[in-house]
Amino acid sequence: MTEGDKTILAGLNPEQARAAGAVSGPVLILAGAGTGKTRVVTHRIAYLVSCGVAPEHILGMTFTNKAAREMRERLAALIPEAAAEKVTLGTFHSFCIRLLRSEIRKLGYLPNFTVADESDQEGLVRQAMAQLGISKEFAPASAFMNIISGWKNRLLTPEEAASEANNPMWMASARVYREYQTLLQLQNLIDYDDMLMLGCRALEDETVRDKYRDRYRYLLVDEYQDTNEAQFALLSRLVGPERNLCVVGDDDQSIYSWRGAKVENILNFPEQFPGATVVKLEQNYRSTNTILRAANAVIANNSLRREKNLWSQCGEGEKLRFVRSDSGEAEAAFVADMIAQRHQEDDSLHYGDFAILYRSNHLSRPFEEALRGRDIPYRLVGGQEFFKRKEIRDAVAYLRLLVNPQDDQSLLRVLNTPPRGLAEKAVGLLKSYRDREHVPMLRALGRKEFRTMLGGAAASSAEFFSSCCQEAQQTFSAPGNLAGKSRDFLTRIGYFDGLQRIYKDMEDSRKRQDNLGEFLSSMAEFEARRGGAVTLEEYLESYALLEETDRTDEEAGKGDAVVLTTVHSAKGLEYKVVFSVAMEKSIFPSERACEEGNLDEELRLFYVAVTRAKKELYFTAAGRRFVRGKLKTQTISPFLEMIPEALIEHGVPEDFMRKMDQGEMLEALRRMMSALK
DNA sequence: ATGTTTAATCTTTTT
DNA sequence: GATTAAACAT
Repeated sequence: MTEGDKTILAGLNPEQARAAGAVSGPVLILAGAGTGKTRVVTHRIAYLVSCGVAPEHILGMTFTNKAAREMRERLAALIPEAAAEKVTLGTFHSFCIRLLRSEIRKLGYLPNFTVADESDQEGLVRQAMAQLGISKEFAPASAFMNIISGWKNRLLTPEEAASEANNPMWMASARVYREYQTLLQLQNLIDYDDMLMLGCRALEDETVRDKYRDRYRYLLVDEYQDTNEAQFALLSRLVGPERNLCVVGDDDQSIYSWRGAKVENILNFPEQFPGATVVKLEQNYRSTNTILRAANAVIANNSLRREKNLWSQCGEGEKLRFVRSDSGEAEAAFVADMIAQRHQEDDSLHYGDFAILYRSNHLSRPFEEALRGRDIPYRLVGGQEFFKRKEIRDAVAYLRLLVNPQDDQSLLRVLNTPPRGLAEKAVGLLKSYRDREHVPMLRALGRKEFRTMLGGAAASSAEFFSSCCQEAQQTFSAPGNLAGKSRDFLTRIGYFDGLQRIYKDMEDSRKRQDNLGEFLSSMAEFEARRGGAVTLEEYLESYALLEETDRTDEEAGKGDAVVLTTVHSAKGLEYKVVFSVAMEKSIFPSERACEEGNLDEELRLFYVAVTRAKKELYFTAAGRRFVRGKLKTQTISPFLEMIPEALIEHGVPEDFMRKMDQGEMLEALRRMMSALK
């Protein structure tokens, strides 16, 4: 290795430079919120390259695609773009799925596997329960799904899980797990947890392992506090004897334990990798000291953490503010008015500098309405968005069926959408035929022997469906022009026009057709971005790996807009003005977390919310709120008491009402003017 | 086989 | 309150 280019490290503070410059061996970077983590990581990669490390030997794992994209962009500013392109940057899941495309054969799947989404998973668990005679009164499918997911994240096979199970629920779950897994395999489907678990298993093979170790000699993991056991195992297998593994994270921001994340991974790193270089980053480049003091005070309530003390050179800044309104609507109105006012009086504030953060998605509604009523543009992250719409998911199911004809789950979804005479009766016959003949449903539809069991109309309908899919498979066997081909296929099989029959309301069906059109153009966009011929398989892969934030970006688009998001999806982001809303007991912290005793994590989540703010931070709550349709009296979140009194002001700002009146008068004047025109 | 009404079951957080 | 499953009528 040659001497690196020290000028790359010149713009970093001493700790950052130490972290970025520690080129070989294990490195742990404990990066507090807003301490320039991404900056360190990108500089580190640039420095590695300057040391003579070939960019294709570097692998960076992030938790979101967005983070990966951002990292690549910032890297391209430091090293030649051609080199930046050669660095492998992606999520654990995308890395695994790519690994599995070439290595999954040995594990009993075909390389054209498709990804089971949550609804597929639920369907399969239901099916498994039915086969085992477990009624949903015993436990709902979701309960089994959670337990199974937990086991998979710990890399336990159904057999291992069964031997560990010592109560009725777990024993039942182990049986469901086993059945669920065979159903998946039968349909050549893998779920999200399988990506990691099977990826791990693929690396057990020494030849495979050596191949990847040779390729990826420098590993870098972002958000390490959110890795689970499977991800840890994956890394352990991937890292070679040189132990060139650099992990970055903040134990105080570990908020995904419900998804199997183990904070212990980051806490125990120095023991697991003896001799590791440990760097702590505490200088914050994001927030005012008032905000940081509040954040430090909040997180100090947790034990079992690495002590950190954030400070910044961003000045003292404004005090925080807490406003309690009578109702959820009044709370939303205050927030919207406040945004309008701050936006108006401060030219440096754009709508995109404001964020409204809440604990759970359903809390967004009143804020949406309040913003809409004031013509303030906003962007809703996550929730019930574009790609979750029925028509989009139907279209995806049609396409999945083409890539993986064994995907019965997708077939069942679209077989009778739109109605084509293949309803319950046909499905029943299809199921029994499949179980008897061990043939995927789509194949059954193509068989004359099967079709004779159907009525005349149904039989010809089935034949058309099957031949339509076969033709389309031919068409798609060559890559490229995915959007056009998909449009043709969906039109020919009757889905496009069928939308009019499914949604009888003209306006509704029109909208759905537009959505479908938008979906197709997002497909074309994807092709253009990838440049050149893309296969349907590749598109569906990226579709399955899309995450909430990506999905919303596509639809409503960019523009200057207030952001509405959960605290979870706000992690890693920053806004000049943050409203942390619905600060009420049993909402934040959530009732569930209280019952299960996960208050530490809930507090970390609150810490994440606080540390998103750069300049101004508001907390709001409602005295009464509709919860599950009924009006309930709400008490203030205990979290707010953790903020030192000296840092926070209570109530609506003194000049708020006066300014509001002025604002309203201006608004009335504007209305009169436009009425005159 | 399809469309309409009614009942029930929920709500964290997401790759 | 809103979405979805199941019962019911056409």
